[in-house]
Amino acid sequence: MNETDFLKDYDPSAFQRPPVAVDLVLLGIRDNRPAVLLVKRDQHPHAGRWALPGGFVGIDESLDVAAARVLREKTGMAEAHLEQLYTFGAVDRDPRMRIISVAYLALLTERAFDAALAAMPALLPAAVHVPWAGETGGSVDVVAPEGEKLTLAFDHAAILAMAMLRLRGKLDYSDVAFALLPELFTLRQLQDVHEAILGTSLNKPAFRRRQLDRGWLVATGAYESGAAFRPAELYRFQPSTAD
Amino acid sequence: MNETDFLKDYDPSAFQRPPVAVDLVLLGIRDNRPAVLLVKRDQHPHAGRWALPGGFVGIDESLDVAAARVLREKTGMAEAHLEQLYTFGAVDRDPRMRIISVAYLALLTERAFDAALAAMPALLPAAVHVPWAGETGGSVDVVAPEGEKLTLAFDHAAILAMAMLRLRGKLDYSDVAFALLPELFTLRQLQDVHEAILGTSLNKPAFRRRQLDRGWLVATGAYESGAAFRPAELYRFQPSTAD
DNA sequence: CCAATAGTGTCTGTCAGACACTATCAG
DNA sequence: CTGATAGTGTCTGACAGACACTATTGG
Repeated sequence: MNETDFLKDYDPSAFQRPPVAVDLVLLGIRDNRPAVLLVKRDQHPHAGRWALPGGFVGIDESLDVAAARVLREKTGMAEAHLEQLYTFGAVDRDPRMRIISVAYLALLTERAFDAALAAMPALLPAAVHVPWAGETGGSVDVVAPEGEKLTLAFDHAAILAMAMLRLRGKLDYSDVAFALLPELFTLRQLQDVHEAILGTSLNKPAFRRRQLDRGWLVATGAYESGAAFRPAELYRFQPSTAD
Repeated sequence: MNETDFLKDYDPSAFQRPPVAVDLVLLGIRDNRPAVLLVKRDQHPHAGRWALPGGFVGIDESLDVAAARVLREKTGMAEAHLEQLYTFGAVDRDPRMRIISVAYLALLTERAFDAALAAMPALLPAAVHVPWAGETGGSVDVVAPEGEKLTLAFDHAAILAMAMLRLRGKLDYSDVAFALLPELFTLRQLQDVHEAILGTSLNKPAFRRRQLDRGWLVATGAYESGAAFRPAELYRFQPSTAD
């Protein structure tokens, strides 16, 4: 038995322990573009820069619970689609000390996004531009409402880039898109969300066929109102029972 | 500024810090079946049970470096395909104390798998049976060489299940399969790896077409030897330059 | 020659993209 | 009626599955 085994079994407290935090990518769709909610750092390091909201994980708190708590504290929101993204553990990612961060992706409907902004006015809704096509991966641009391109604090740009990559990858085989839509939505809205995330335009008949064949959509018989043209039917998302 | 913000910015040491470990899913293909290397626990809790090899993350060690170190310590191996899988952070996942574990997937060629077994005879090569089809997800069965079905320690069964799910999901859009094959291999061997991971049999002409069209394979002009029938051509994996 | 596997040609069904068409609203 | 968008019918090309066929080895 080597030293590591010994310590693992007998005395893990002999190790110096880095603190563990969760950081949240609060993502929504605004004006048919992905948008993220940021907090301004008022302390060093990176004072004045924008960052992902985060918080430390309590000793009696699971990672998922910590992420839900941070969501609550930073947005005033009770619930949202939350999923673990990746754990960032470079030694120097925070210049103050070694901090391990478990990144979570939080998906907000447009309504929830706006409610968070209203509840926490210090949050900045920044647009996310994804320059790469498909699932190539790469860095993304974060643009403030005034049009200013932002440099995020720490490695948060990499976290955000991974969030966008994950979202694109999961879009057509999972139900993540529905987490970004209200309960009732039109097929056009669903297509708009897909197009915003993918950064491409999609073929309308093909998109409708695929979505309807999937069996996740329930036609409500109700129609949108207020449009100056033919109103679209409203659908509801129903997770398939077989899946 | 709320308390969490305050602590994050000024005094993270005020938090009790759970230790962070890495656990490795050492995966290879044996007899056209996925197999995993396990270590036997000789201490409580779960004494006598088989577990994934792991170790604590040092304060000056990134997660990736810690995973590579554990790979080295537990298998004697210098290199393997290593990728972060998921971070498991339930409060009671270890009954002794709260430990957060960052799981890594390590892919070994058959040769590397056998070399690890030779270097570390305490390792157990267990077969992994994946009862679910497609990418449904679910639990997997771990079977010792003698045929005994094993119950893994801690939440390691869930970690292994996630590893198999991830591997299936990445199989046809990434190059993970090549991490399980030697440098030179036949198309039949590549298909065998795919079939072992997917748990299904694949159509030969279609598989060959797709793989060759991908542009990742380079025909060497050399052929396997020793077979009592027509020898197959040997190919080499070449990551695409455009990707 | 035979047995066994490597490797290929070709048909067919499925499905996504493209395009044009019809349907339905406000005004 | 027009303008705008919802929603559909249909063609076509790409491609995966299936099957049968040829090729090449050892014996």
